[in-house]
Formats: sequence, C-alpha cells, structure tokens
Amino acid sequence: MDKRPNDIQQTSIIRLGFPSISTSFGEFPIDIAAEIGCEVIKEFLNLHNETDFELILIDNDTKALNAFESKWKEIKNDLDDLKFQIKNGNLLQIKDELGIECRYIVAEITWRMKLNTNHLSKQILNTVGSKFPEEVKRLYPNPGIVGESYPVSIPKDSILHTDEGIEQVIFVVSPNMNPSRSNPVSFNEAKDLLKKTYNSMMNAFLELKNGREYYPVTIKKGNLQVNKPFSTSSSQSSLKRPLPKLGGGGWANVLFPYCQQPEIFPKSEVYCYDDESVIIYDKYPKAKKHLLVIPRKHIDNIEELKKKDLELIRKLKEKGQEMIKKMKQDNPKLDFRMGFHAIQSLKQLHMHVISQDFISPNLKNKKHWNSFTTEFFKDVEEIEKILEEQGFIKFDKAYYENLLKSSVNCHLCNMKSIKNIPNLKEHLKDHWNED
DNA sequence: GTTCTAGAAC
DNA sequence: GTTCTAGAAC
Repeated sequence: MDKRPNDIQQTSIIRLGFPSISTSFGEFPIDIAAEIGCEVIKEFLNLHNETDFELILIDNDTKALNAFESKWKEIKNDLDDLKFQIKNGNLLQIKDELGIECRYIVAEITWRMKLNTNHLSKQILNTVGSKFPEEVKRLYPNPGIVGESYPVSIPKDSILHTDEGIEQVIFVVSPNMNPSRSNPVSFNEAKDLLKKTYNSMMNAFLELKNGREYYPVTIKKGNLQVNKPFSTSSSQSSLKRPLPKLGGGGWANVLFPYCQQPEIFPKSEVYCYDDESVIIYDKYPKAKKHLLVIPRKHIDNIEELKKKDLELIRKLKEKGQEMIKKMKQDNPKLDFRMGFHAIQSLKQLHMHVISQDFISPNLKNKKHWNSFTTEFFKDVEEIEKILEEQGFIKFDKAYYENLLKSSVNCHLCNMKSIKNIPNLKEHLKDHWNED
C-alpha cells in the first residue's frame, strides 16, 4: 500500500482526547466529577494560552456530557470555545467519526496496570494487540499510583496510529468508589484524587505536546496512598524499573518536575509553591542563600518573554522580594540580588535570588563566579526595563559566553584579575569577616 | 547544570 | 610533586 498523504494536515493543532474520568467504572458522582474536571481544565487554559493545542472530552455517556457542558458554560468566562470541546463519540474513532485527530488520548487503567478491566482499555488492547500489555508492563512494572498518569506510545503500525493519528495513550489511574471493585475509596478521598488525576493528565499532555517526556511518580515519598497489597505479594519479582533517565542531555530538564508536581518534593527542596510559581532551593547553592523562583507555566528561557509577560515577571519579583525579606530576618548582614542569567544552562525560566557573600563550596570555577558577578547576571529590573522598552529580549550568545571566561574580579572592591578561585575564596572571606 | 580527569601552571 | 583549570562526558 502506498503512503497516504496527510490529507487532513491543514492544521497542526495537537489535541488531547479524554473521557469523563471515574464516572463510569469508578462510580464517582457525575456532577461533581464535571465540576472538578472543568475547574482543572479552566486553570490549565488560563495558564496556557498557546494556540497549538485543543482539549476534547469525548464520551458516549450523555449524562456525563451534559454535566460537563453545563458546568463548562457556567465557569468558562471568556475562554475560547475551541480550546475545550465536548463531543459525543468513541475515543478510538474520533477521526473516523468526527474528523478530529487527537495525537494523545486518555484511558483509565487500574492501579495493577491491567488493560482488560474497563471498556476503553479493553478496546485499545484489542485494537493494538497482545504485545501492548507487555509494553505497558515493561514501562511500568510497579503498581500505579492513584491520580498519576502513565503515557504509553501506540505502535506506529497500529491502525490507531495510521488511521486515527493517535501517538500515545495517557493511562490514568483514576479513583474508584465502586465497592465491588478493588481498593474503593471514600467520596472525600476520591474528590482529591480525581482532581489529582485531571491535573496529572494535563501535566502529561503538556510535556508530550512540547516534545518532552512525562515521568510519572512511581515511588511515593509523600502521604498519598501506595498500593501495598500488590507490591508485597510474592508474585511480584524483584525487578524494578530504574527511574527513567532524563533523556539525552536530560540534565537540562531537571527543573521541569518542580513546575509539574511541586507537591511531591520534600520541604528541603521546594520551599513553597502556588498556581503560578514555585520556589526551590538551588541544589548547588553558590552562596549562603540561593533560591530559584520559577514560573509554573512552561517558558523555556528569557528570550521567550514578551511584553505581556511583564505581569508574570513582576509577580516573580514580588515573590523574590518576600523571600529576601525573610532571609534578611535570619541574617541581616546578607545582601541580595535577584535576576536571570543572560544565557541559561537549565531549561525553564528561573530567577536566581542569591546572597552576595558567595561563600559556598559549590562555587568552584570562573564560570560560576562570572555568571553572578558580571553583566551575565541580569537583575530582574533590567529585564523589566528591556521588556517595557523593547518588548522582547535577545542577548548575544558569543558575547556573554566570553564574559564567563573573563578574568576574576571582586564584586565588592576594586581587586581585579584575581589569580585563581582559591585566592578568590580567601579574598571573599576577608570581606565577609570585615566589620 | 555537575563530575571527571588530562595536562598546564606553579 | 601538587594545585588548579578547562574541556569532554554525562
């Protein structure tokens, strides 16, 4: 057979198709489920105004469709109708039936990660073939966590891929309230877990849509339930899936999980977070106090900022100022700067809030030093100014990279060309011990 | 971003 | 001989 041209390729919109979660097999009350689902979607759409995606609820339960429709109408405000659509249909035949291609679809799965326990996953199993459960098992040998998402690629030769254009199924372990099925949870627990499910579903979609991978949490450090009955059973072999490597050049992506799921990190890593930002301790602080204030929304780096992001930058600045105030209470001797590196190493825009002592074993080389003490470091005010006046940011890469190699000068006195880093450290100690 | 290490600098 | 840096690997 010859290759079909991409006949319906006029749009490059990336779509997520998902069913009403937990309302059929999970027996979760439909009205509340619709409320929770719509709230999460609204929050997501408010946070992400990219034009490259659409969300589509596709179900054949008319009660669920109606509940979502009326709830959405009630809360959507001025959000674009196309961004979230509600359709009657079968998730596996969306293109066939409705002419809509969803690159990603969502299906519920039980915490045992078995595909044969609900209608949709059974259908997927039947369509893709018996190799598919093996693949799911290979990727996720451990029990799933309720509320978490587990993306799996659809084989390229499957008709789901060739005919429907589905590239991945995001399996979600959704809460179950049906007492005749395993691990039923109370309504109150289920409410939180359903919200968590929708949130992780959106996070997974966001990562996949942006060409990254989504890494579900497999080992829980927090207080969420872990499904012990299965993991303690002797049938479970000792093979554990190593935590996924962060892909090629993965080190650059380490900040993403803090934005996606700040709640799973211990207090020692994440200081605090809200819907808009997360504040973490720099893993390798270059001074006595060194924090990162990061927007939750994905912004790769400073050059992606536009004038409209001034509002966001000002909010980050406010957060940073609060933190400085707190840290000054602990140690009034400290001075602070907050700002951005002209050229970031790590992906995801992050604002450094760093004390100016620079006394830290992690400050090891010229690059470290120059990145915080030359004009490579851009105070947040400067970024604000550039955005206000110019509307965009573009820094000359070669110039700034050279700056990192320039000679080591003291940031407090006129001592220039300090011979090496150990000498610098001695010099800094002298400043610190003054007065 | 860090770690590792060859070889430059002392 | 030891210290330190710089560049590759991760």
